[in-house]
Amino acid sequence: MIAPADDTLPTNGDRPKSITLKDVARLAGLSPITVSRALHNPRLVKPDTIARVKEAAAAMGYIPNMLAGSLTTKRSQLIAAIVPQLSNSMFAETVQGLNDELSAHGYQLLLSVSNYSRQKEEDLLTAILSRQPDGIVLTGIHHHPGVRKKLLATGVPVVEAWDLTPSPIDIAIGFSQERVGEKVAQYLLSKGYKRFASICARDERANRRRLALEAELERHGVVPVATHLATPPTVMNLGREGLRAILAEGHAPDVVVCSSDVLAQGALVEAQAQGIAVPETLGIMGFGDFDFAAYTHPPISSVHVDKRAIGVQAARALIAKIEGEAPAGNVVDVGFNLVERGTTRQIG
Amino acid sequence: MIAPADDTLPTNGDRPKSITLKDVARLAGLSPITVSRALHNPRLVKPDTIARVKEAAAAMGYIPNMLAGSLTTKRSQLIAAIVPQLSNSMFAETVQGLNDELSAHGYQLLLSVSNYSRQKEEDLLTAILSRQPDGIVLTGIHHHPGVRKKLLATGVPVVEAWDLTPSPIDIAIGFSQERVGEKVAQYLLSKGYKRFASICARDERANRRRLALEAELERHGVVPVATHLATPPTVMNLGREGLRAILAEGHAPDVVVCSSDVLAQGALVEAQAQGIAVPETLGIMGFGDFDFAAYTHPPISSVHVDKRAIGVQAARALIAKIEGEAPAGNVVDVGFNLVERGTTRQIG
DNA sequence: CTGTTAGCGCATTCAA
DNA sequence: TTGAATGCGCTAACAG
Repeated sequence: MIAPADDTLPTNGDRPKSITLKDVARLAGLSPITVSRALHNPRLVKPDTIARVKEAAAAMGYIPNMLAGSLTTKRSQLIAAIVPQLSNSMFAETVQGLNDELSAHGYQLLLSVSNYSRQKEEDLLTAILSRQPDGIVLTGIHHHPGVRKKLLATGVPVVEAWDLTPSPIDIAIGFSQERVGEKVAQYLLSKGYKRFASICARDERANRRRLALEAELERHGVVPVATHLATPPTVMNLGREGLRAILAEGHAPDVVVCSSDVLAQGALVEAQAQGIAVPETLGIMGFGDFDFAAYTHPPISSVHVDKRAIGVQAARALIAKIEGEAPAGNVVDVGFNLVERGTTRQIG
Repeated sequence: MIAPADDTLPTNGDRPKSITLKDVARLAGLSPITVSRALHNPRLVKPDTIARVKEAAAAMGYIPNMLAGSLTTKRSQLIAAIVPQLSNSMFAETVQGLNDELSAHGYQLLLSVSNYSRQKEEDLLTAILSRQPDGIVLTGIHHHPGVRKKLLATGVPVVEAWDLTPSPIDIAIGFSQERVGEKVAQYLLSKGYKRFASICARDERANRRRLALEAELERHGVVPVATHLATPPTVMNLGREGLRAILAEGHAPDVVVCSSDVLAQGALVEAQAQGIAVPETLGIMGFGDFDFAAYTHPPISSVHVDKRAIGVQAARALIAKIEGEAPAGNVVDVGFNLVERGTTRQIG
């Protein structure tokens, strides 16, 4: 006889009954709370007893149920992070750094990907909060209005990463996108470039860099000739297409600023395919200082950011806050460095 | 007066009291269970009541506590994954695919990084199991003995990704490392290469590909001239160093097989720095078909694997199993393709 | 040092 | 269609 399909999903009732603290306690001839203490607070328990408990726990293959534990302690040892994208992006390294540092301190990482959508970010946040994380890492400082509200209502420690703001939800760790734009503008102007084009991902931070660059150009009386927007995921071919489109529209930039080294490599490939000399006829500027940037021909001038450090510092800041340490400032600037390489002119 | 520092961590008691089902029920003038049903099982509740509940929940900013929910339902909507590495690796794409598919089905991802250590993998697994995940994704098929034991004891659905085996713990989704090694050997032999060197990450799967390659060579009476092992993280520079070391030891390979395109690009850079003609004097073979591989000079011959699909399929297989669908086979071969490009000779 | 009691927030089971 | 009682597995608080 087949059971009618209800609303209810199968409960995996075929899984082995799980072994609980009570079971271990019984085997060890102790009370459950003593077992709990032996496992998590050994100094409160006689060494002798600890040994007995450990033996019993090992014998039964006991695995604590953290859901139950967290329900009473109000601490989940969970940190949630939302990044816009993982593959082909700068964020994988940040996530790795975050995870490494969390892991070293006994925390685990709940990871979500927003796909550059604020709405998705907010939806994810709701789901995340229901798991009672001890801390949250968001990417960027611009969010759906509900995000800030919910976060403040729950009071979870929050790091906004990859950007700076004077008024973070809680803590901000990153660098100023605007200053990157300005510095890049100043650098390229100093090299004599005059006709600026951009290939920019449809990404909030990338766009702010671009706008700051354009503002700085304007201050020097220079008007950008063309902008091409590329929809993430940021694969190299978008850089090729971007440059091709700009040229096809009849623009003749003498430098193209890309929001990622990945796009810059694409632009470089396209320039070479069209027989355009880089950096003589066309300069190319990247961003992110990816591993490969130093090894293309010519190597890509870029902006270096310590992507991993952002993750590590985010973890540290959250853990410090969770564990009640004195806050060490709620805005951390990790800075950036302009890296001059072969895709921009070496002349002064 | 300052409280003495105990064992106990601060309990974040300063956080706002959280709003529970009971609070919402009180406001709506209903019982908690009705509120629960209105939220999760609306067909059991009068539309009118649902509206009242939703209004009350929204008004109070209610966020369900999933820890409590999962404690009774025995379902966590959580899938855990352990990958060897995230940055500079093939796994970021798999994780992205996994996450996208999980997210679309209401699951969340708990991510851990083993750093290529079996011991770490096993430690992570213990921590993971304590969160009662509905499913687990491991990388590879070779684990610490405790891993299989624990997994079988708990009975969680498990996918072993990026490899194949006739005897998976539960489900395997990947491709045969051995067949990759053989195919690469056959291909390079067919191109007339005779003196084989390897630059191989200290990674179990990479090594199995290498060993299979060498076995195949041996079957054709060819003995490899040199092997260089590189400790992850697999950054490009390790490829440069690898080739430099091989040449410095006096070997004169006519082809070097790399366990990743990242290493291959490094080897390519080093070869060019030393004025060695690629592919005429030295062939270079990569693995992974990374985005950049098609755009180096010359472009890197590689082995294409659908990294993202592995993640997507892992998610699907787990969800199907969790939700009680009929299993569609517990070993899925996603295959691979050899991609011939400019770093290997075009002659037959 | 160890145990008892109680409750975390929710959903299952049974009853109305 | 709604509600009451109960327990998931664990630990905080308070004994002893």
